[in-house]
Amino acid sequence: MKNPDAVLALSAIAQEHRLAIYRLLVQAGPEGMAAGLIAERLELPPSSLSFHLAHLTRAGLIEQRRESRSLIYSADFERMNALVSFLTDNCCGGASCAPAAKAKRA
Amino acid sequence: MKNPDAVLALSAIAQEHRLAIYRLLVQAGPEGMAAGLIAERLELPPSSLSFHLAHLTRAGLIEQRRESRSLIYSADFERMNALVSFLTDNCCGGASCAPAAKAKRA
DNA sequence: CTGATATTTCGATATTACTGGAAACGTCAA
DNA sequence: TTGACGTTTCCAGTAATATCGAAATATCAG
Repeated sequence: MKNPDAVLALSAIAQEHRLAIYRLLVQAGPEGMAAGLIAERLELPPSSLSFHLAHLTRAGLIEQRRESRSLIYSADFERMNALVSFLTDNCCGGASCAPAAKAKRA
Repeated sequence: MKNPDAVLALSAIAQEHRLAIYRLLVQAGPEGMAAGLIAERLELPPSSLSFHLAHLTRAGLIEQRRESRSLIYSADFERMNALVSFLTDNCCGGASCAPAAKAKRA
C-alpha cells in the first residue's frame, strides 16, 4: 500500500457515518448487508447512505454485489489489514520494541 | 475507545502531510523528533507543520515534550493499538473467521 | 408492459479544512 | 538584557466535503 491509497482509505472511515457503516459491515462478516438494511439500522436517508457507500467503495474498504433487487455490501478485510500494516511499517526503525511488535503482528 | 474518538484519530491521519508526519514518528520510535527536523524532512513550512502537529496532538496520536528550545514529538503507540482494535471490534459477529482473527490479534 | 421496490445520481447549500506569510511567543547564550 | 533560534498563533483566501430532497435508473413480479 502507498501513501495516497492509505489517505483514501483513512479519510473514508474518518467520518461518523462511514465509520458506523464500516463497523457494521465488519460485524456482519463476509455475508454483508443490503443497503436498505444499513440505512434502516443507522437511520440514514437513502441518498446520504449511497454517498457514503460510494466513498467507502472507492477507497476499496468495502465491496458490492447484487442480489436480486438489493445491493449487498461487505467489508474487505484484507484491505484493512494492509492499511494497519502500512501504519505501523518499520516501527521504531525496525528495532524490536514492545508496543510496536504488538501493533505489527496484525 | 468510542466512535467520536476514533473519528478524531482517523481524520487526523487521513491527510497526506499528517500521515507522513505520523509514519515518520512511528519510525522514529519513543525518542521522537524535533518539530524543526520534521519540517526539514517533509519540506513543510513551519506554520503548516505546526497546524498538523496540533491536529495530531488533539487526536491523541502523538505527544509533545520540550527539550531546551525544541519541541519533540513522538507517536503514542497505545493509542494506535486501541484504534486498530476498535476498527476490528466484534469482527464477523464474534465468530472465528480467518481474516478477522488476523486483524484482531493486534 | 406496468407498477412496485431498491438504490443511485443530481443539484444546491452550508460547513469545515488546508495553506502559508507575518507577527508573536518562549527559550537560551553571552 | 539583547539578540538569535525554534515554534506557534493569527489571518484570509481557496478548496473540499456533508447533507438530503427530488428525479432518474435498475430489477423484478404479475
